Amino acid sequence: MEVRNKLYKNQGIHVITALFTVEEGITKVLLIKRKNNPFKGDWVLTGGALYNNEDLEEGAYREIKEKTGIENINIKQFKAFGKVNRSPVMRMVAIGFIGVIDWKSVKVLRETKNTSNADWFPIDKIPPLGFDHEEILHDALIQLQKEIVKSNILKSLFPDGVTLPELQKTYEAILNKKFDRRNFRKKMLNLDLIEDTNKVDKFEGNKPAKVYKFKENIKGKDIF
Amino acid sequence: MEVRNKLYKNQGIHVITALFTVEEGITKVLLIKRKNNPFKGDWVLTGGALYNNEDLEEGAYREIKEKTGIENINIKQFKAFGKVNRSPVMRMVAIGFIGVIDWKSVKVLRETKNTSNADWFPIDKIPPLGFDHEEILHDALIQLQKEIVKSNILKSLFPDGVTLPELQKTYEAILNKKFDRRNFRKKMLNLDLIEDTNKVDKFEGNKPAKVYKFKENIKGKDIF
DNA sequence: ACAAAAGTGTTGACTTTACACCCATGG
DNA sequence: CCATGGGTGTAAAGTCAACACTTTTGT
Repeated sequence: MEVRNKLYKNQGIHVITALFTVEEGITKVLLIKRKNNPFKGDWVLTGGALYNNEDLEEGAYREIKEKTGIENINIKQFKAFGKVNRSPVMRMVAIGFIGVIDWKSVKVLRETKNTSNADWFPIDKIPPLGFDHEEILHDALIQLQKEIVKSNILKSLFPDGVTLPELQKTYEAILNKKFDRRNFRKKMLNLDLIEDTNKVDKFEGNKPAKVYKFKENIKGKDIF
Repeated sequence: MEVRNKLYKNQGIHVITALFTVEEGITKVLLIKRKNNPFKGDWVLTGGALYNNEDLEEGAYREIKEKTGIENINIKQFKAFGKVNRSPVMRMVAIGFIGVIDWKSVKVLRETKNTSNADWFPIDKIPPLGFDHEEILHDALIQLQKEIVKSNILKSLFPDGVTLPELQKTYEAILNKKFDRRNFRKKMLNLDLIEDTNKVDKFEGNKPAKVYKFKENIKGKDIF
């Protein structure tokens, strides 16, 4: 259908993903530099316009792949952003996603026709962002903090499994808190997010540590 | 801007609210009957097209007021729905909200130019719905169940405060579970959602019960 | 005085927190 | 053999689930 009514003609949808990683105990987010107007030269989160022939998640995946070359990650929709003037060009509503990825597995951050650069930024050193992406990133980080205690969203950070000391350092980075080693272990195993493998690996010390992996299906715990 | 590219021209945004109430221990949702195509004659959730001059929440409020006459409620955005063919007319993405309202305070369910009827339906007796509103309602109910244990979303159900037996019956209706009276009381007061008033009121028995009210600002409890 | 619902407290099971010592390995 | 981080147990405090009797009021 061709829209005539000025009240709601010329609307569009953005799919925007805050892609996080944790590197050496530092939480980082992937930003790309815009090559075109609006916000030419500004850093923004990964994303762009949704196509008519794709579902929301598909669009987000496509944008991630187009702008960064990254494939095969899990993302989770968390909120829509729709302030009237969030885009200077036309009325756009953004559907926000979060995703987590192992920075070691990202080989290529592509130069594409829409982006001139892409890089990981520590979340406490974020440059000014275009559109309303500072707001989206802020909410995305809060959502990430909620997700990691009730889902396997961190699974993709550790494709080969993870040791508990390594996992603890990751949680401490994302939640910005320190934990007791013994209690963290008990809590993690109790949350039912991870399970033992028979492997061991070395993290920071010389003593090999047991390797765990995130479960496929998580059943959250209820308050009532 | 006028959109030319066929990949993303003619898109639009719906704002859809699942408006709940609890009446006599039965959880109900407000449905309206469509007067026009598409889905003429079908029941749907409250909502419609977002205008260019309003934020998402404003649009949801306007639709609620236009279609039902209801004003002054709290709503909360919970999820976006964007399957390619969710609207047969053109590409529409729906932003879903939930809201709760005291059925006693709804005097008029209006006949408007777009709706021929509106009524509360028990959630286990929902007729076939137009668009993807069955999916939206399903997710909305799950969200409502999560919200009531961590926010004051039920506040608007009880504008004059609520007794604990009444509140318990409400929780049991929404969560579809029974609770022990003493433990429910302890849990509720511990969740820090409600506070004592000095009033008493009668609910089902002859003995007056203490009246509580929902707090304005809720600080949720953390798992870590 | 009786019926009907409101209010209240305790115990045992479990969970959470705080805390300190030994272990395995590489150099 | 020593330095580094990995692994483990316990006791005290707090939380949660199960359970029964007394109180208030209307009729």
